[in-house]
This record gives sequence, C-alpha cells and structure tokens, in this order.
Amino acid sequence: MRVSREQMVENRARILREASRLFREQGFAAVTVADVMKAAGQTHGGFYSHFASKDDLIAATVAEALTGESMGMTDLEAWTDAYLSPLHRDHPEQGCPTASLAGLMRQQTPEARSAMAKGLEKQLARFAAALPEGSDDDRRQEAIGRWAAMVGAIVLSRAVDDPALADELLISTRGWLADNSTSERITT
Amino acid sequence: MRVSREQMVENRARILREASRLFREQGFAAVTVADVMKAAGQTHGGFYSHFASKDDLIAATVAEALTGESMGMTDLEAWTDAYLSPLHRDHPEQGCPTASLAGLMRQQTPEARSAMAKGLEKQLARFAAALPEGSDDDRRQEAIGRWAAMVGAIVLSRAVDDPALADELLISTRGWLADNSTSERITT
DNA sequence: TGTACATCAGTGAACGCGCGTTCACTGATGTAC
DNA sequence: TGTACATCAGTGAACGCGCGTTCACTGATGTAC
Repeated sequence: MRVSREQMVENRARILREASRLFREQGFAAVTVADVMKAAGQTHGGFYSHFASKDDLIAATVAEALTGESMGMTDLEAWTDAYLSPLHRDHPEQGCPTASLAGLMRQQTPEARSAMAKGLEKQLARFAAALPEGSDDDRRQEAIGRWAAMVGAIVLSRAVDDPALADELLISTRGWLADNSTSERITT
Repeated sequence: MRVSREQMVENRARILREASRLFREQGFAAVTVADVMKAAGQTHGGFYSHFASKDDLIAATVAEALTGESMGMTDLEAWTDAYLSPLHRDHPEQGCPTASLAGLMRQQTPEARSAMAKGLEKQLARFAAALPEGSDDDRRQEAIGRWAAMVGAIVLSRAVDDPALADELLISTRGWLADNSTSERITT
C-alpha cells in the first residue's frame, strides 16, 4: 500500500543505509537486491520504486557512503591508529567504504566510478588540510602517499587468512607512517 | 577424446594461465567457468577433469599467480616506478595479482585466502631483502609500509574514473615514496 | 472541513536468463599380454 | 613389436538454482471540489 512522502524518503534512506552496510561487508556481487530489501524491512518488488536497477543502487550507495565519510581528523595520529586497528579491519561493514569498495570499482558503471573519484578527492582534500606542515603541493603529495598506504594496509590485512600476518601488516604500516611523519622528520 | 598425459598437464597449465589473466582483468565473480575454458581452447564440461569446482580453480590460481610473481627487484627505484606506472595500472590482466585480487579475497574460501597470505609473505620477504639499509626489523617494517602504499595506490588509481586524479595518485605516491626512501633520508 | 477519486509505494508471485555443475557419450591413450 | 581392451580427458546437451527484473494487485495517501 501507498505510504506517506516522508515515510518513502525514510524508506529510501534505510535501503541506502543497509545497502552500504551489506556491500561493505560482502561486496557488490554477493549481495542481492532481495538481501538489501529484507534488511531494510521491505519486500524485493518495491525496490524499483526507489532505484532503476541494482547498478543504480550501487552508484547511489558509493556516492552517499563516500561523501558522508567523515571520521574526525583533528588528531591525525589518533585517527591513523584507529584506521589501522584490528577493530576497523574486522568490521568493514561499519568501516571506511574506500577500503572495502575501492578494489571492486573497476568493473562498476561509470556513475559509480565517478562517485568514487569525487569521494576520494574530498577525502584527500580533508587529509591534506589536516597535515601540519609544508606547501600545499607537499601536503597534497603526503596526503596521497599516506592515504594509499592506509587503504593498502587495510586491504591486505583483510585479504589474508593468517592472523599474525594480518596484525603485523597494520602494526608495521602504523610504525612506518609514524617514522615518516612530518613532525618525526623534524624532531629527529 | 582422451589426450596424452603431457597434453593434459599442458591443458591444465593453460586453464590456470587464462584464469589468472581473466580474474585479474575482471575479478572472480564476473568470469565464468565457460569463459575460462573458452579462453583455454576447450569446452566447459572438461573443466571438472582438472578442478573440483570454481572455488578450487580460484584457490589454485591465487596460489600460482602469487608464488610465481617475480618482477626483477634489483633496482628498487626502477621497480617502484614501473609498478606505479599508468601502463601497469591500465593492464591489470598482465600486472601484479596482489593489486587486482587482494580486494576480492575477503569473500573467498580459506584455501584461497591462505594462498594469498603465503604469496604476500613471500613478496614481503623479497622486498625486505632488497632494501639497502637497516636492521632486519626495520627493513621488514619498511617493506610492509612501502608495499601497502604501492598496492593501495594502484587500487585507488584503478578505482576512479577521473584520468587526472588516477595519474596524480600514481605520481604523488611515487614522489612521496622517493622522499621517504632510506637513501633520501640519509643524503639529506 | 468533508467527500470522492486518482495516485502510487509496497506486495509477492512469476518470468527469463545465466551460471555452476552433471552426465552419457566419444575416441585417442595407455597397458596387459 | 603387435594386438585387444580398459581407461579417462574432453564434448556438448541438460539440469537446477538463484538472481535481477516485471507485473497485476492492494489499499493508504494526496488532491480536487
């Protein structure tokens, strides 16, 4: 039966929220439209009142997940450590969408890839702004290098089935980033 | 019809080779058993003479692709630059299996994930051995940090639909790694 | 404000397609003598 | 070395299942008067 306009807006938001959670947890291919709708408390047929296709949902999810992404970055070191924590690694469904979805973007639609580019650009701008020292170009380069290392470390840590290696990847990347931080290079 | 034992060994190798190429290009989900067999010049039914299932093929492919991985690492800087090149980014089917497959491993079987761990361990050992300076622990940490950044940069560069951003990710990561290389830190 | 009707979000069965896997069959290979 | 037979890698049709998507229907919402 028909629902109120505000209820519909809320339902759409819920579909997006559950899709974001499920996609981060299992990837795009393993999650079905019915899975998403069930998690959102609806039946699968109603999906097409909100989205044109599964690909459309994927693009919308990437856009929303990546522009909404905003862990506080006031304390850079604490933020880096939280990012490279076992807790974050073990809970992709609540974690950084870039880390869980970037590796799946190659086969996605231009719309979804474009949303990923926008989200990444935003994230890099925020990261660069949070860096303490250097020219704009220097900070931009450092933000890119550090972000690549952080995302790469989480991806690798999640890819392996060896707990010791998975932990070591996080700890060592953390240590290496700390050793190569601007302030570290200045104080030493 | 039956084929000779050596022909069968060759056929199996060809299946693995084509699977490795296709998986790196399109990911595990998008490649069908029939696709692999067709690329290997056979019909799909024969697949099960060589592998127990698609998952079995995936595990075997990861094991082979990652242990055979061996770009020359004699000149570390040249190797890093080649890795972080647009050519490598644009040809995942011929490129580093870690970069194309790591992001897909989370939903794979324990066998495949274990093969990924073995391959990664091997790669890190080789990387650490190729580093010029520092204690074993220091080199191990540096190998992990640098490898995470390299893999992360390729993954991100492939994930976006914006050529300028994709290029910048590679160039900046290269620049940042160069600025933070052991020799650089010593000479400055 | 109240009433009559059109709209349309959500339901759940059904459709069509593609995929992984199975199976009866073929005929060259490998082996026993 | 040659012959007879068992083996089994490869073929291609078929099966079963799950998925994305469609559709006739429902009934509450929104609107026109």
